[in-house]
Amino acid sequence: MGRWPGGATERLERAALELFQSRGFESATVAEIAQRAGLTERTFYRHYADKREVLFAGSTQLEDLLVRLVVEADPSLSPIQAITAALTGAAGIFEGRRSLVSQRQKVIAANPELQERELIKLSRLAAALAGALRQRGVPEPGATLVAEAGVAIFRVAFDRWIGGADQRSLAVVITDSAGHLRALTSAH
Amino acid sequence: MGRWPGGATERLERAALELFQSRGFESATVAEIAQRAGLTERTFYRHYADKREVLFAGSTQLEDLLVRLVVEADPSLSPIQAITAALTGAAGIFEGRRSLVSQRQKVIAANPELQERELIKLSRLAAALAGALRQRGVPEPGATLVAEAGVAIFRVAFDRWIGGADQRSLAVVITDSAGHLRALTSAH
DNA sequence: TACCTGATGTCAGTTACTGACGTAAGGCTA
DNA sequence: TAGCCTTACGTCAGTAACTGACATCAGGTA
Repeated sequence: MGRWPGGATERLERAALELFQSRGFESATVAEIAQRAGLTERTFYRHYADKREVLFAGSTQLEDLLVRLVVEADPSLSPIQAITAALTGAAGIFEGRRSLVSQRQKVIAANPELQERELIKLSRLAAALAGALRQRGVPEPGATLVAEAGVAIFRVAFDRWIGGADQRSLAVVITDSAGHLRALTSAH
Repeated sequence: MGRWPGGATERLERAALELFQSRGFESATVAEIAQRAGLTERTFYRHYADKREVLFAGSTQLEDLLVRLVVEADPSLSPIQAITAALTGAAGIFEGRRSLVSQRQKVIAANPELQERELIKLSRLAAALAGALRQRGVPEPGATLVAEAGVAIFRVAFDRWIGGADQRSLAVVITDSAGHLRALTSAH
């Protein structure tokens, strides 16, 4: 082990979540988060662009995985099938840590600034998925519309899975939500 | 005329837009905006909750109008028809000042913080429209889905109208976008 | 005339965020 | 092994967003 014990980002993210839960996002200061992680405020900003970003570190990882799954999905799948397959395939990222994810969502739900950040992350995710669909040969505006629908499916499923009323796995809830949307949009 | 010349908010909004255009949102300070409007920084914050909000003052007005139009729409109209009618009915708010609205959108497009604010405004607009639809007797999750679709229709139409390639009135472009979405979702 | 209200100014303070510079461990190369 | 470079961090000073407390003053009201 070197001079600096590793896992700085893990410590920062854990400290931030704990403080945001106990004192609220606004009243917890970046200096306190850093101190709890055994670091300084300046170092916090070397790991995260701003105070909110510490809660969204995993979003790029999720986006990269989803894009890869869409691009590599079976070419015979329709656009919405490819998106749904990617969503269920990526569900494993959350599957094992539902408690942690739920705590994070509660913190976000309690603060408008964090909701803004989450919305723009989802917006960029939709744009990336649309790009992946175009890579499969799906033309606009269909690519964007299906990508937006995919994000909507994910949001609905994620909320139900977090809510706890639905005891099934996230992947199953996603499949279920996709079926609901299909039923609603294919009405004559 | 009293001690304080009226129209403080108009002056602040004009000054903010001018400064954001010429120097960018980030490098323009609130103190400068206030000074250009003949006021102080503290007074700026008595009119707007934060620096971004000065560009979104009209959003509550639009939301209130749209909700009213949805609630008061002909009871025989389907949910999507009621939403579309409300959107075309509210288009007049923008119709007369396309240049100003276009400038505002360019400023927003150039800054991620402003995009975040716009996304949460649209998200709240969708929630308000869903509430208006429920008031018409539309059950969930249909109310939310149609409201989200309505916002999507508006966004697409607004962008095209702002873009200038489409010379028709905003109301007509909205009707056109609604038709496109209907065609895409009713495919068998 | 005295009081009250509403919009503003003044001022001090906290906190998010940034740039510049210093420091120490570990690895690499001559 | 000595020198060097990179990497991760600390220190410090500074800007600007935002807030609370208090003062001011015109106009309306009792």
